[in-house]
Amino acid sequence: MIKKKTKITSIEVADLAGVSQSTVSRSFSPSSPVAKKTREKVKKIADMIGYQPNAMARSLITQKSNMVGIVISNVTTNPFYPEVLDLLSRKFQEYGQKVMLFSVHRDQNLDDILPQLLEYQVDGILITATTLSSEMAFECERWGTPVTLFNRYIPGSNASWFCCDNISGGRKVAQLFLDSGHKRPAYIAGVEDTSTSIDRERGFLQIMDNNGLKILREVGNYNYNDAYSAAVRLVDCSEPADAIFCANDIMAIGVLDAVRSKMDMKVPDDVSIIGFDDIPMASWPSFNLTTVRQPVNQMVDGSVKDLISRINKPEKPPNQKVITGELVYRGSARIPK
Amino acid sequence: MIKKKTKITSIEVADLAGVSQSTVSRSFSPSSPVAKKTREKVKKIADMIGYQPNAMARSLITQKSNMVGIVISNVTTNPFYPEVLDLLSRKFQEYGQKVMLFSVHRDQNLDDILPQLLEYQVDGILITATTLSSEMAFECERWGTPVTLFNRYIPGSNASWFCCDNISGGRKVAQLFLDSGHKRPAYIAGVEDTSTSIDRERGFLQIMDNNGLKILREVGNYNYNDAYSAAVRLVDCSEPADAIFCANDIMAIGVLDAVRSKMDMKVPDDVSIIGFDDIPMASWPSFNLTTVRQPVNQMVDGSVKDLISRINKPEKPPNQKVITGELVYRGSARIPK
DNA sequence: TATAATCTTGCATACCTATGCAAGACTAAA
DNA sequence: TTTAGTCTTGCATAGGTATGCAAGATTATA
Repeated sequence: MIKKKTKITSIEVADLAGVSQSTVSRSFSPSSPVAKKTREKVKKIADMIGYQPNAMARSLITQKSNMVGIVISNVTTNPFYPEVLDLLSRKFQEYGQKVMLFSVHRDQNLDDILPQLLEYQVDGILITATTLSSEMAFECERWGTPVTLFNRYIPGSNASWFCCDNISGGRKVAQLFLDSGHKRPAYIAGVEDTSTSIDRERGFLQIMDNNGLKILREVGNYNYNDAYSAAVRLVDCSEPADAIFCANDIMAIGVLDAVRSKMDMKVPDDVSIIGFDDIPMASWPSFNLTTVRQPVNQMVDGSVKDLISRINKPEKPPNQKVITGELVYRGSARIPK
Repeated sequence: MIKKKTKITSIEVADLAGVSQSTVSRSFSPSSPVAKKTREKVKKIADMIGYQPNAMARSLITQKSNMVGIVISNVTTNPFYPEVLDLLSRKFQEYGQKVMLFSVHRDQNLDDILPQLLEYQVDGILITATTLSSEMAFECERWGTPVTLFNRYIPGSNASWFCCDNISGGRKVAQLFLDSGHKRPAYIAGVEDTSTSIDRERGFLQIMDNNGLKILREVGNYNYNDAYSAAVRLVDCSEPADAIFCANDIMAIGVLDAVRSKMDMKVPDDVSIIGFDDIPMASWPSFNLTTVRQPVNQMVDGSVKDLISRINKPEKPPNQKVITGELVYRGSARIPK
């Protein structure tokens, strides 16, 4: 087998084509002026000996890496995020940006991740399902690297963010529960200190408060098992909940399972259950889950476009948008009248 | 706000610290000889003005990017792959390798992806859930970039691969069906031309053949919906299947839903269902799916270690391993006796 | 104190490409 | 044929770091 110990450079192509290295370089840049014949010849030779420009060297010159960093967590625990990741990475691809991925634990500190991204000169950073410290936000700003948050926000910083309107989502759920005559609403929180869980609860609580209803409360940490046990507690007691709002779909599914299989109750006759996200599973016949749909496409579109545009025009101010999600009516919650 | 138009370089640190650029460079390389005091001073100043080495420039010199490419598909359609991705990316992290991610469609050609990876000088490439053309395999070889396949193989090439033993998995399922007295076995294939689906079928068929049983056959394309319809066809007929082996768990779940909700049959009394993968959902109470567990950890461990070691010693021959997966007995298939 | 041995440091260069500038080649117009 | 104008091309340099080599600084030994 042919083993090159050293990579093929533009200089070798130049020598073989009888042109200068500059011309080779220009041949690979569509907008640079090169005679058509020359370009063809160069390309042909490059192809023949397997030459490709070295993106590292190019980045060094152009001061653009054409890489963005994506930091994500919960990829395995919430099916919502694989979808987000897939959409994001495809979208960045369309814009010619490569993706450097960091999959982190929810509670993992980003303080050792971001420096790695900055070291690699990523043009921008997109953070999903985690938040970053204000020191790190400052660090990115100092480097002039734009940061966009997906489904999180940091009030003080000048990062962009694109969130689902969690508060209004919570309100909608509460309203539906009220309209269909429920009397003992419950909320199962996700991870306590996440803005998503807090905001969904806030909206839910607001409406319930306005209507003089107290809510039961449990914590499900955004996972199936914790929600499963929480459901048992909510339902297996003297005054059981008749309507349970879960901060995400996976928990809602856990609750469904618990309520139906373990407690042998009927949904939605005995208890209504509503989730949040609208993951693909929510529409499966066995769950048929009523839920608040996150406007994923808009959020992905918005955040990618935002980051790209701020990469191109660093002086652009950050975007901070909240996008409304709609309630998807399925079979797990009673419908008014 | 402080806006640097130009990045901070080691030279600036050197000037401020009153040392040479070399010394700054060495201060950031733990193994290089620098006086302790000097190193501390340099680090302090670097910290103060926000200097970090430029990985691009470093890669140019060292001929190592410390980046690996991961190509993956099915991230959204099969919960098995988000887990794989998460584990892989974490493992590479441990070894100090950054991950450049490409999420592709199953039928998407890698011919335009791999050049991008090579352009960025990735030290190695890991491909999951897709296969690559032999031209591309050759291209990588020519570049001296090692390639490892996860759950795919290419007989002719000198890529490494780590697969679950799909054939033996199929055999085990067949044997269980036989042992528990099933007479009309069926197979629901994944995507027809994937080695995983082909091999699982082959093993299954072998045993059934040896025992003189014919199998019914449908195609589910590795997704919930197609499997759902396939199940209906298999069961809603004059001679319905009494045992269905699905090429992955998601399809098995679709079959479960179809059989139970739509056809109103009992599992496993009327029909046994077995999947493949053992995704987290398989153990949920509502599914309780008997399945063949893919030895994910071993496969991830093996493939990452393989790639790393071939990055470090390019002359190393490729590893090609098939790892046995065990049958996990749950409630969706009858048990012998 | 002198000498050898070990530490530290700086100099110079290499890694590979993109691009401003100016010169050369070519075309069109007169 | 001459001249002005447009295309193409090459030269030289920059981008930021790592590292071999040799010199200078420091320590240990006698």
